[in-house]
Amino acid sequence: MKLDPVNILKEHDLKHTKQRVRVLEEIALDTVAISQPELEKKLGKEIDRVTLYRILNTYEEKGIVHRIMDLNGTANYALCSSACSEDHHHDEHVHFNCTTCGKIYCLEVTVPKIKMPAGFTAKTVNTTTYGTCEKCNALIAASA
Amino acid sequence: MKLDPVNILKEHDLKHTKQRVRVLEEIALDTVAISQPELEKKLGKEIDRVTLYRILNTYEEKGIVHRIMDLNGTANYALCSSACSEDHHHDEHVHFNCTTCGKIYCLEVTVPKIKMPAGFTAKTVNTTTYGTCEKCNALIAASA
DNA sequence: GTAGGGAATGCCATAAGATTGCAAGTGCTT
DNA sequence: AAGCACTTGCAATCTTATGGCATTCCCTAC
Repeated sequence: MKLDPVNILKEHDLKHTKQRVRVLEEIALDTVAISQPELEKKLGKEIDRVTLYRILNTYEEKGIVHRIMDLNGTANYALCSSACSEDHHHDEHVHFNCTTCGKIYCLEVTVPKIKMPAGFTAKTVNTTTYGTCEKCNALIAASA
Repeated sequence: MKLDPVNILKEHDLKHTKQRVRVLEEIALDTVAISQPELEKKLGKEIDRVTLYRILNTYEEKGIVHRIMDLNGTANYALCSSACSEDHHHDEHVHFNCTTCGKIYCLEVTVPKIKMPAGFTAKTVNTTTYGTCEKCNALIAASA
């Protein structure tokens, strides 16, 4: 289970194409999730818009990437941890959406159990919290 | 502080128009959040598409409604509790997005403190959890 | 009660974002 | 090396969102 794009593709029975590798590379560049528009801007000259959509959908279905929606309804993508697979995304996941810079971080913290009302099952507890990230906090502190 | 649409509008210095009242009525019909497409379908013949966008934006800015994004990036709206105001949305809020029927519930449970990594401030802890709601659970149980 | 001013609405056009069908190209297997 | 299936890129289409402007409507002052 490596972070090497070629291995990841093989493990999920996906054909090895240069477009797919490029997309994986871009997403893997940072632990911070990257937004669809950003990906499009970076890869738009190498990869067709539609292909990018399709690749991202495939990756999500296969459990290779997480798709996280930000406050504007824009899709953001981040690599899944190795615990994710096709039929079972990593259950305990906290995303942090900075409301200042817009970046989405995947936090490696345990999610406290939220008490559900009777009848509700939190099958996939996938929580997103909003606030200010460390970089933006530093900037705010500096300018104060 | 009433749930009467006319009062709500007055309290937020908004003109009383029939379109605004209708939108508030629709949203207030259910504790479950209603999606933009649903609203449009229900009100499309009375209210212009563009007007609906503008009204919803206004309501969100004024702190009258919450906007919650579902997994598809679609906006869903629900009435804010009385604790919300223009400059300070209710901080502790848990939304529950049913992955089966798509409905979004506003849960009246307290949000457990999530331990943030150093430097991160969870200014507005606005958590959304995904799973199966009581109705869908009942249906699943019945068909099993 | 009514006249006037400012805001809200509706319609138009336009932009941005997402999806589908199909022909051509590419990777994988034998 | 050849064939097949999958993938890609392009064009067309559709949905969703935004901006400008004339008309209408609400609220206030008189």
